[in-house]
Amino acid sequence: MFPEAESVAPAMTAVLTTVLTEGPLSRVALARRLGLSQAAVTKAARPLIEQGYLQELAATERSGPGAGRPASPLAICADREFFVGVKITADELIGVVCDLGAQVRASAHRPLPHTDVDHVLTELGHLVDELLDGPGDYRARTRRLGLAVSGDVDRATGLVRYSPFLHWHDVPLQDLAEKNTSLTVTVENDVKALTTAEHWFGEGVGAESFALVTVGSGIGCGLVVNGRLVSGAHGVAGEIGHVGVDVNGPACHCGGRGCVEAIAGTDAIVRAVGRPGLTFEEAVTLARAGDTAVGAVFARAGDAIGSGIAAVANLVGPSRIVVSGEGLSAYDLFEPHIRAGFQRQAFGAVAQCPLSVRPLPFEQWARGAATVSIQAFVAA
Amino acid sequence: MFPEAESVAPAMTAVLTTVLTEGPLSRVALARRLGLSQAAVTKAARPLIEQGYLQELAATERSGPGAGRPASPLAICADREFFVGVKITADELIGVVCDLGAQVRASAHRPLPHTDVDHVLTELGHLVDELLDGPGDYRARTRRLGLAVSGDVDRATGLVRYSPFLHWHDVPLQDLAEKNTSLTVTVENDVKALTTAEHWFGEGVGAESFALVTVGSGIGCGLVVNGRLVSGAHGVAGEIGHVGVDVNGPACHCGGRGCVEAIAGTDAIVRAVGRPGLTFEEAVTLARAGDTAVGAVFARAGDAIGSGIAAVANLVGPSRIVVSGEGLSAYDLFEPHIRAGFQRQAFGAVAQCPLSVRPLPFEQWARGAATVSIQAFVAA
DNA sequence: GTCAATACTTGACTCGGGAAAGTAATGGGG
DNA sequence: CCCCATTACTTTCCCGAGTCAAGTATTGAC
Repeated sequence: MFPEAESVAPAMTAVLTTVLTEGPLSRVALARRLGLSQAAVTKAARPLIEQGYLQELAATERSGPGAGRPASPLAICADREFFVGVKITADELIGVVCDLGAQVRASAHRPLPHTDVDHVLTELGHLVDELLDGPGDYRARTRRLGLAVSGDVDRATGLVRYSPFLHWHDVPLQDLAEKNTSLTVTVENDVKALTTAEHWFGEGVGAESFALVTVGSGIGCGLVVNGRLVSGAHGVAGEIGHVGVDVNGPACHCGGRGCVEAIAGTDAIVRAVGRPGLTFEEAVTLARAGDTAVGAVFARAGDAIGSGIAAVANLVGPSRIVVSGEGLSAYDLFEPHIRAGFQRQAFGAVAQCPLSVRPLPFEQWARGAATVSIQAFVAA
Repeated sequence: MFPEAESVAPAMTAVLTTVLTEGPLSRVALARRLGLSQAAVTKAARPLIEQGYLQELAATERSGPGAGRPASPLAICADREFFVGVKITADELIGVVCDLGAQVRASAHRPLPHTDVDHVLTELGHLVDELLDGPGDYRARTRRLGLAVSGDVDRATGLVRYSPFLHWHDVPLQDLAEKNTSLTVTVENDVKALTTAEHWFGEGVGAESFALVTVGSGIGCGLVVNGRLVSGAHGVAGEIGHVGVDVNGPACHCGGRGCVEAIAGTDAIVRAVGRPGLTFEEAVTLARAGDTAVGAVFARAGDAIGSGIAAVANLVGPSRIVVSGEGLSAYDLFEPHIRAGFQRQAFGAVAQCPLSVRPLPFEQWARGAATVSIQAFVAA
């Protein structure tokens, strides 16, 4: 959290994290929330205020019976520090500058003609410079960069073990990017980064367990269980796209059969429509225009996604689920069938789990990357 | 851990837990394993030795280059304290006495003509008396009882929210049993209890994430993720039995379609065989005798289970999976198809996840209950 | 103005754990 | 055989996070 300090009192991290994610809170409320004494919160908050991370808000409305000294809630000074987040896709870099409260303050992107590591690093450098030296003068108050990459990523070491889309194997992205940008870099899998963002700053706030499902050419899932992100022992987790929901379904490129992705991925949908040369967007248009055959393909796809989500819900029992992602441009076509498939396969009380179906703009992926660097900052 | 103490130094719990689950370890090894200083381990171990929970073993083989003082490993005094575990099924109580090391020292059972709460408590009292006052003289060194019940159980309060098999709603089982037995009681869901036992004392030892699948009339799953048991926000988790693996499969009593349980539960198998009056055991005999039609039913069932397990593995990426349970009396018929279904649907590196298929005797469920009370004891 | 109620601060204390130096027990080299 | 390096454990002293209890601050109700 502070450039010099080795490690920081747990209470300070806890206070900062809670104010960050759960908004302005009085010291008393924080103490109750964190199971600490009021004294401990006072002591933890003081240095945070002195260093400009927290501020004391004017007393607002009263809480209880109406008597007593009003609380002075602690709020984040969002301007105290800025964070860059960049999502690296196969053909583009998407970058944002976020403040400490994870609000997007600036964004930019650069095309990526190819995914050579060196080339990506060069372009990344340009993108970061563009973001930090553009209007807003963020450079002076920015020390961290978060990168989101699809594939198998070790966040602890910043190593990209394997990224099929980028054709990368064992790229020490954190080290390389730190040399290239002179920022402290954190690297995370893209879906996990997005999940983190929703967990800290979105619909997952306060949820002990939480799932985020992304629908697109691939179908992915980020999971938070017992308050912690699920990483998977083999570097693999959240592969909802390869949960089999139909033993007699189409073969999947992964070797499985009837995988959600083999039924509901954009490519799979195009294939299932079976009209040569037709693009996904054209299929969407046809379905919206009332083409029943194409509509049935979308119905089956939505149902498969719903089934897959129910599998997640039955297994880990999250308290909230958010469905999102690129492919949800067509989300009006999917949503009712996602919900129907989910309701049918959700067991018992799981069916009551709130399910938000909501497209997230692409920029959100970059915000996820920034969020991961905010986490790294707070925990440091 | 100690009758008087309110809470105990974290290091003491950590040391005791680690020795309990990972066997005799020297103080140095414990310090490394737990990230503590050697001094801290020495201090934590002393009272544990004084109170008879740990003992110092004679130095055995050397580790490193061959010089230096030999280590004196710390081991559990398994006889220091005993624990009763009882699994409550719809027609029987199965009880065991375990030592501190979770070894079964005595066992007994009582039929349960009906599942009235009062009746169950009376029988439970008799069973506990039989176990503690029988040979072995465990009574004096036994203070805790663990109960395992199927259904929705709140371990923290010992409330059985809903148990379909027992027809119980909101039974404060912990309170009732404590009055009845004058032991400190812990209540847990049966599958979670069994999972806990495997996690602390079985194949799941040392695994950060771990799954246990039980196959029988129902099909259940216990999950450990990031070292912690998954409980589910709605009191539901691990419902692998209701993961849908075949959209065109048979309807399930839960309202879903093609649920694993609707294909591979014992009732479902009997139904799929479709010969009036035939029992599950008879179906097993037929299949073993080479009846291809019946064999195909078992093959389909095993495949469905394997698919369901792959769903678990793809989603949470456990480092080990154990398949077990009552129905696995027929496990020779299931196993190859479980493995085949798993391998087909497991994504990427997940397919390398070690999968043990292994019948656990019924007594193990009671041992699971005892394990939960050992955990409660250690954490106290 | 007093009183109760609530929020926050202060200072003394407790206690868990770390650092470093000391003791114990071994094998190997002179 | 005696040192010495090596490893295991113990002791002492200290620090610092967090609690407790008492005190201050700020409000509304009477």
